[in-house]
Amino acid sequence: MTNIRDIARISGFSVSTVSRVLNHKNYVSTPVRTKIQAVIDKLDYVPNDVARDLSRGKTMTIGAVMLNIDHPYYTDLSAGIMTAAFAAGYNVMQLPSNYDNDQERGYMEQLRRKAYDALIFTTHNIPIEEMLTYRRYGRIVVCHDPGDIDIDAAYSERGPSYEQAFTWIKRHDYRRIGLLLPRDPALSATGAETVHAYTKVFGEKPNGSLTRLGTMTYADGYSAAEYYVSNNLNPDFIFANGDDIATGVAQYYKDRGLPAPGLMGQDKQLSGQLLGFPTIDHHYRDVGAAALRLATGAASGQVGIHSDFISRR
Amino acid sequence: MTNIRDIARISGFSVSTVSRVLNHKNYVSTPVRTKIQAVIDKLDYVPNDVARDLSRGKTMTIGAVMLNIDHPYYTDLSAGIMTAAFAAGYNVMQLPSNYDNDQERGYMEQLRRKAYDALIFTTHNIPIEEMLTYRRYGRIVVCHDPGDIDIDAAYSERGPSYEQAFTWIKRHDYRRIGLLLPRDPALSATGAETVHAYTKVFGEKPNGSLTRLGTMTYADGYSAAEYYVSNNLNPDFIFANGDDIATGVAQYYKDRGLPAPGLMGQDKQLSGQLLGFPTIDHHYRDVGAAALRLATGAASGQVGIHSDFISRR
DNA sequence: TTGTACGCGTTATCAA
DNA sequence: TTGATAACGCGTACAA
Repeated sequence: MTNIRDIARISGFSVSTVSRVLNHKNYVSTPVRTKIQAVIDKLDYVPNDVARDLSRGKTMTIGAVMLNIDHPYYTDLSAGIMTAAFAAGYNVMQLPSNYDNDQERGYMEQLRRKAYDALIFTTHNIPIEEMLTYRRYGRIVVCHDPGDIDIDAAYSERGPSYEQAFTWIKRHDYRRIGLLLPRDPALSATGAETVHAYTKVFGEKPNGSLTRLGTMTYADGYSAAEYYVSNNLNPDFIFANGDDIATGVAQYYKDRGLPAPGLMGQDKQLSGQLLGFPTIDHHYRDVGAAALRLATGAASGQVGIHSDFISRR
Repeated sequence: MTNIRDIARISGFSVSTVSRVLNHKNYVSTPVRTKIQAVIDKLDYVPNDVARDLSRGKTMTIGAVMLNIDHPYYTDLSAGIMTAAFAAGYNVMQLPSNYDNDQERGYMEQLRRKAYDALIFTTHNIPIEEMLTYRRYGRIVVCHDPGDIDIDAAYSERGPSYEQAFTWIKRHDYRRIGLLLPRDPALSATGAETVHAYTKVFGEKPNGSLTRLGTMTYADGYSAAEYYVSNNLNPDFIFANGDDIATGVAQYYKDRGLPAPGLMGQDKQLSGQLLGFPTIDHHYRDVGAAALRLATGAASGQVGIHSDFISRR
């Protein structure tokens, strides 16, 4: 493995001059540059990136903690992060979470060990307070609304589009609204925002018996519909936390030959387009891009990205 | 930034002993270990990963070159790579291709500069011959059948399931078969395998006028159907290179109020399940996992993963 | 404009 | 069982 010292020795100049040639900066006379470059070319030499990182004290790498599941939140967010990272000259290390808090803590330890310049948490497991103690080792960005806590954050601001959505539902005279939420509203901002917007629009809290938690997939939507039907709950509208999930609902009714209630999804997926029900585009790509800019230090603070209600009319 | 020398100095032992404590190996007496560990804990010291990588001459990082698009080939492949990497203690750097060969070459240069221990190409742009010249810098794995070329490869072996698929189509008495292919069969193995299986089963080459190239999305399927209809080509069956694409086909016929031809997709997507047509599962997760094992050196050679025809009956 | 020498932080070899 | 020191390669004050 030929190194910079070899080039210096063979070309007859010093390592610093060689370094200057490599990095195209400072003063190197043309003849010297030519000679050194000739040796570099001849020996087919390239500098070692790891040594460079060590010397510079910077890796130009951002770690992105995420679940490895095929869901628009992750795929779009990831795409946004990658695109922005490439544009900014950064590399992205995908760090799988597997729903394991200790694993995510391990990534903060890696940040501390200088493996990354910054960390983006697209998951929402580790308490922010715990993250704050690691901020001295590098930037940490979360992808949900951190409330009053002072940490860099990029997230989808769902409130306004949720209000539009529920207003649309109300205007169409639906009243028994089934809500499918990803997690308990007490624990999840998304769920809380949904409930808040519902309450604001309808003037009352959502019907508890019509609210289902933990729906993430098509199959979950299918089960939720089964639940509604077998318990004679008869919602006249179902607001799901995803088009695929809403599609699962529709399929159950179809399979049973029952008239389906009104449906609305989220995330602007193909399935929603096919079935033609309204949806909400949360612009996760933009969220990801914003998160990356926070991670590199190109921006700071809290960046809320507005989502759009799409009535599909 | 406290380093190993600080710990050595303050604890009163040498850096090598401290290193041994850190790495839990070789002989360190219990009292010495305890003392050194106390200093480590007190100063809240952790070793620097970059320095470690430099010293060891290894990064435990695999670069994965891929397109950043929401397609099961990439999402499943990526998931397989990530899962296997985590299990093997490797990190994965996502390297976006953007359809740009020079960019992909850049990643081979990074391999040469020791940024990664190995590279996985999930794309199929750079000629393998060119890759061979970089193999002296680290393992390079491709995700398609490399034919006679001796390079590590993990890929989906589509031939047998394609034959099953066409046999199924033939048995159902379809004869005017429209083929939707991702790329020109002359350039793409997938396309070539499709044509080969078709020819073997039907005893003749596919009808050129019924073959459409470059279909990648739902919208492409929609346009293909439009093409068939507006040119009065009347295929009685359409074999698409993806369930979403086949769904686009179906939607066009539906929108026009026309009877749809028979349909078959690939990749076992939700859309195909909804519409109930047959599909082929290429097991891209397994392909990704195999690719990673090749990249780490846990395996070598060419690994073909068999795909499964799913009739959905 | 060029060179010297040290710092970056760790691992590994070999001697003691 | 412990220690001294040489790698690992590169960047960069500072001197010349």
